[in-house]
Amino acid sequence: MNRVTIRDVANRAGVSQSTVSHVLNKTRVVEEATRQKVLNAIEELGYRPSQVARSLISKRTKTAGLLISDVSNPFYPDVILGVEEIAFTEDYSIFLCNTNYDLERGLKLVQSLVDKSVDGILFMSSSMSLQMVQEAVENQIHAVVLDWEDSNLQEMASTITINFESGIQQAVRHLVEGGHQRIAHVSGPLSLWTAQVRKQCFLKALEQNGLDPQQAAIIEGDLRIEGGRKAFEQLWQLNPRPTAVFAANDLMALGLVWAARNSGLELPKDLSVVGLDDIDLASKVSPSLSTIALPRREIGKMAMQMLLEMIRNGKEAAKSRITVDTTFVLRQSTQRVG
Amino acid sequence: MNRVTIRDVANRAGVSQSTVSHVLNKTRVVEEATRQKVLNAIEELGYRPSQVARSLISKRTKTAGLLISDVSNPFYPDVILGVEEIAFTEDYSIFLCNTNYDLERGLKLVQSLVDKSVDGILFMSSSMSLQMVQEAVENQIHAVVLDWEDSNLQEMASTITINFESGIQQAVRHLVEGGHQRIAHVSGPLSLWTAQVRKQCFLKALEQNGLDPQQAAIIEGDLRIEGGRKAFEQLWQLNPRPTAVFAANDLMALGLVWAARNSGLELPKDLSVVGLDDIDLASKVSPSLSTIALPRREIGKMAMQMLLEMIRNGKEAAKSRITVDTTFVLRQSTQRVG
DNA sequence: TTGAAAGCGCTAACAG
DNA sequence: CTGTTAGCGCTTTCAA
Repeated sequence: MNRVTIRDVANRAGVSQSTVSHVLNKTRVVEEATRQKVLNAIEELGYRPSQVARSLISKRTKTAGLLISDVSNPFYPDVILGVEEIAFTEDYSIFLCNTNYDLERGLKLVQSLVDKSVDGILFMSSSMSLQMVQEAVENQIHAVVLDWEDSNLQEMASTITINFESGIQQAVRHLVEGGHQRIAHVSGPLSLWTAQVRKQCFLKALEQNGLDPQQAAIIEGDLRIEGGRKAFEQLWQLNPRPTAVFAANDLMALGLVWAARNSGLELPKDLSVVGLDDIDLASKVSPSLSTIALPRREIGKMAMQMLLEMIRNGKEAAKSRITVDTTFVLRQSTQRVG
Repeated sequence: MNRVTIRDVANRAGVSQSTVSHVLNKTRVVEEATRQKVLNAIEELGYRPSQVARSLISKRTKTAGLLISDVSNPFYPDVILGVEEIAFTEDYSIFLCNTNYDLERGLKLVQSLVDKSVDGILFMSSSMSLQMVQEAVENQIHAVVLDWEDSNLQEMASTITINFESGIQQAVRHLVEGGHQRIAHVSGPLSLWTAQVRKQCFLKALEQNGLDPQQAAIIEGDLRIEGGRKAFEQLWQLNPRPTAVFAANDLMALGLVWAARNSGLELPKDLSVVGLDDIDLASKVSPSLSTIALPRREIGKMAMQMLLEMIRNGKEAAKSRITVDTTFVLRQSTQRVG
């Protein structure tokens, strides 16, 4: 009733453990007859090699950690699927960890992953600290970081940078060409690096399109539907009112849309709204949401590929840098002003 | 530059490995002075015990697998958060596995988890097979199964059963009392156990409320938004048309709502819609969705608690059974007929 | 109060 | 072509 070990197999087949091991790993030539005996013994006993024992020797666990902010943010599921798609092909398993936007919790999760000797960690939480990455790297664990930058990061991890500028630029141009002069922004929590970046890109885009960034209303939201709702309340009290809003993510954009409609507005006639992420829902709701798309599933796939690459290359692995572009997707939530 | 081992600590502190081990695990009394020497050495070397080596001896990995259908189904995120909430307190890490509703893939994932010696597996994919659970249990891995039944399951796993009857009953009564006589059902794929159960509960509820189950239109959907859309097209061609629809999950209900609105209907005036799951979105969209709620996060927490309990009790652990109730939540997508 | 040594299940020299 | 043996990093008897 106890675990079947390689020893049991060896005994049963009447060979040595090393022979069994070599049959298993095809790591040296074994006479066909012997091989068959071993294979039979394995079959009969239902033997399964212990990955734990293997890991102790090989220093590889075939596991990776995926650190995200919060699974219930619809940005993540597609990323996760992308990661898993690649992981599955290499028999890697993924530890999912939600930081809940909490730096301290994030660090604890990383430490736990380190203790479990994951082969690598994908840092995709928007609450990031250098310490987390250090914790991993110091313990010889490879790291891939999404959408975060730090001058010290370069030598430690591979990175995927999202080029928000392209998509935001397109969105703002679209609005301005549609006659919008007062475009507000609902940002994410400005303590987050990514929220800062999106905001800066937005301001820059305004400027490039002939509007005064100083005049733009900026409201800080929480990246959730509720934040969009609240932002609408505030926006609607402004004087003059904005005719268009760019929300830092789709959830807030949707919150805004629904709050606006509850207040009796007709969208997009009375207000144009642009989101960011292009979550599934964006194309499904009505009016469908104009948004800035980024290839979430691809990001997941690339991240896992980069990680596997680093794992394959071992300690000396070169750190790679990838930038992904964003693009504006025109749907029904925006229209010409007036 | 290599991993710091317990040996290094022992040498540095001038004691034996076993002393270090005992200090670490408080597993026997150590003189305070010695203890300090050890603690200092650990500190100085930055020693972290290898969980892998520990696991090899203890037969525990402090990891569990969570098998779900598809993270992008909004039913799951809250469940995951519940699972993680409990897991985190005990330093357990969770392998997230998406079956993509594919039995074969599901089995492979389970095998991979078995090979990695997880301490337990939470089966929460709606595509289930007895074989998956067997695979785990035969390898001494504890199992908790959500919303699935099989006569052979009883002795193998703990189970959480969802009592759909209560909520569906309430929903149907609400509709019937509102004057609805023709209530259609958009089911999940009828190959899924849970889809069958929901459908049966619905038919039973019709009967108990004086309607003829034979007359009810049943349309098979895919549990996704798109399925709801398509179902609407079909429903609208029926003659006579239904005045209300009960969709097997919220995603399809939303798809239905949006498709109906695109076709120029006013909801809930022209059609009442009830969903199931009470996903976050249900209360946020407009009109907000009447639905049948189930405590997703609680389910996640309970499942993980049951698993930990089984792990603590070892091989002989009793299998527990829990049933959770569902309740109808009245919102804006339903109203009296006419 | 502490240390020596065996062994968890496996891989990988080293010998034959 | 195959077996013996020494570990991987830790826990845990058994002795002292």
